[in-house]
Amino acid sequence: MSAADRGGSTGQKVFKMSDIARLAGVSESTVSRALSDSPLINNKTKARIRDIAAAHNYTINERARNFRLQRTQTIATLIALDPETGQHISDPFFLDMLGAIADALTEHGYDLLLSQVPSSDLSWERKYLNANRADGIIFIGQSSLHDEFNRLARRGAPMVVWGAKLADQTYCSVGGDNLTGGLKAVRHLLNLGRRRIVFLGQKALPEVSLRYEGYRRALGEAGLSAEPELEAPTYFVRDAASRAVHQLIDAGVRFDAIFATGDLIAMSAIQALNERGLSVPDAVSVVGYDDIPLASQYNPALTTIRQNIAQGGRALVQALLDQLDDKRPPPVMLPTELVVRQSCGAGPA
Amino acid sequence: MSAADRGGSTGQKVFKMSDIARLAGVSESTVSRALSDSPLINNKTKARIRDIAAAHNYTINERARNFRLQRTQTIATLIALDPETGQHISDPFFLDMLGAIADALTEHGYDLLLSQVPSSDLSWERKYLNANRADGIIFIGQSSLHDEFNRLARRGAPMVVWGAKLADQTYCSVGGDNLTGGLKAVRHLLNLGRRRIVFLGQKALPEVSLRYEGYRRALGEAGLSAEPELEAPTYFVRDAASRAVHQLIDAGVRFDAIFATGDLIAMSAIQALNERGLSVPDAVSVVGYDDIPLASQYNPALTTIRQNIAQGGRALVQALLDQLDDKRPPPVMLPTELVVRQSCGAGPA
DNA sequence: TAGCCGCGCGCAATCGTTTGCGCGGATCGC
DNA sequence: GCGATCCGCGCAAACGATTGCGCGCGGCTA
Repeated sequence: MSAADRGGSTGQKVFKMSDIARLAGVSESTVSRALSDSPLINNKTKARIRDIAAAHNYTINERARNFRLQRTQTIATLIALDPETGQHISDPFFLDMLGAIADALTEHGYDLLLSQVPSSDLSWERKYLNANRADGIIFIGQSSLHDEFNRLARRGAPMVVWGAKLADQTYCSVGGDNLTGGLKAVRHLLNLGRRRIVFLGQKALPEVSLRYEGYRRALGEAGLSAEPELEAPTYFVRDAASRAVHQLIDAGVRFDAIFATGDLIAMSAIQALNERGLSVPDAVSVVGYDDIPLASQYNPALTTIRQNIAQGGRALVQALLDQLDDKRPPPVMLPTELVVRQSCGAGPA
Repeated sequence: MSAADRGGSTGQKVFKMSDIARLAGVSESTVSRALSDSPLINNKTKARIRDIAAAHNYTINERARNFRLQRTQTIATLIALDPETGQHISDPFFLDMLGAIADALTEHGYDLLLSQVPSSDLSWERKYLNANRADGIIFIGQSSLHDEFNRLARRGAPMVVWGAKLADQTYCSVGGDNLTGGLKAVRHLLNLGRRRIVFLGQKALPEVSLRYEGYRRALGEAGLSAEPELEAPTYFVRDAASRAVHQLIDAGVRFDAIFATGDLIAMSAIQALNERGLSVPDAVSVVGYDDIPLASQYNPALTTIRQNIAQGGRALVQALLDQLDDKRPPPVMLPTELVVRQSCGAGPA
């Protein structure tokens, strides 16, 4: 749409402030001040100008306004793609999270600029902040970018990351409380009388490693310790969980429960157990993680750990806006909640 | 971030064009022309200016540029929320679609402005086009907005909608070829020897209604006709599919296959069948729709209809950009593909 | 040597809005 | 009745880029 087309394409002239000024018989300054409710303008004048603006369906040109004010009122949300596959990090709730972020930003008068970025392209600061496209950045997908995030944060770029809170972290992150999540899941299994609990997940991932720590502590509370043979490293990929469970059984490892660090691999695990004649939850209790929409409809319905995604979105936005106000917000960990369903049963008879 | 903070927050001055001009000993005009490779500038001058710009990590201020050029280079992508629940329309692939749109827009030099909008708020034109936030709008989620879309399109607003192509449609839509999808699914079941095929889905939804038309035609090709008792209206909500299947069985309806208009309800249906002692695919063949990630990992793995989401995103963007070029692109229907897996088996023995 | 042409570059206006400053008139106090 | 005050509003300069027009200078032809 070229300049001449603006509004032309919709068949109606788009008014600018000077048009309103002319119609009201005042200067642009007065219109500007009237519309922003400045005390410098007489109330009657304000009312008149507002009426005229409303009558002509006037909408302020946000881009011009933001340009003059030297701000963008825009936050870039960058979704990191997995360097190998080029796929999204497979968190099942990204769309909900995006929605929550969008709502929170709208609430604060910000726009959301969305982009998918391969982890290999690190020129975010140039492209979004220096190019004045956005005032700050929300990263979704921590993956292997920890060091790069640290660098960027040290240079003072306003940013926040959805992910785990790591040890040597200079940037602000918001994420679930993975440690407590693991703790709650495993405590629940222990309360049911389970004693030999498989940890199904890939500890190399920051978030999973924290869930493992929760697993370890819960066992410790019950006077047990984590046994290496009960660890089944599994990425969140197709079939891997199933294979891992088969291997455990083939190796003759005894176990009466599985803590799966994701709902999808929990489901794969349940299938694998069924294939080997082990029923869930009678023979083996299973707990998942994330509470994806399908979890409650699965058979058996999945006991799982739920994170409050809407709250996460709001927290991300709040943390970022705080930084724009020159505050230094601390990392946020969102409460996690155990959702009890059939897949862990009432414990062994 | 206030004006003074720009770059200040990252501890380094952000150069503007006048800085580069001063450093190079030329005017801003020359810098502008050099960076945009104008033939008016001597090649040596160009090279020198570019070197200086690169050396100082200069990035053009996109907002200022777009402002001067009277364009936004931004497309608004609006996700409609369900009017009742306030939830997303439950298409499982929205995130992938968004990613595809983002990529396609980036490829064309456009930014993506994302917003969630309740179906009750219809002031899109004001908020996005008139406010000069975006040059055009991509709507995701057709739901009940058909009439409103028609109105907007008639006023010439550049827009495109992800959804079905409906009869009295003045706007441009892009969507899967639901009729052919239904046709392929049901033809496959018929080829397996199935004859009494349940249609599981809610025909009131535009897309589902087209899948039903495909169902009807495929039956017609085989000399059969659609029987009312084999229709099980089901929204894409929890448990509804399961209930519907139980009701069919309770009512004594005979059937040997189910065409489910979504993978999730296909899975619910399979569970319900299992609960009643009917095995899939031995007793009943099931075909789903969408090929969600879980479909291939389900037990039994789901035969389903796949749509090329990446292609859909590109088509949406292309259709919109065509409109910005004053073209009137026709609605697009994407090819659908049958993915054969275990859940429909090899037919009755 | 004079006239012309064209290359390479600078001047200044412009996009739509905000805001510091100044100015005219009404009001108030004494 | 006169100076000080204040209210309400307009003037004009910004924000950072683009671009039509004009100008000077060097090389060419006649």
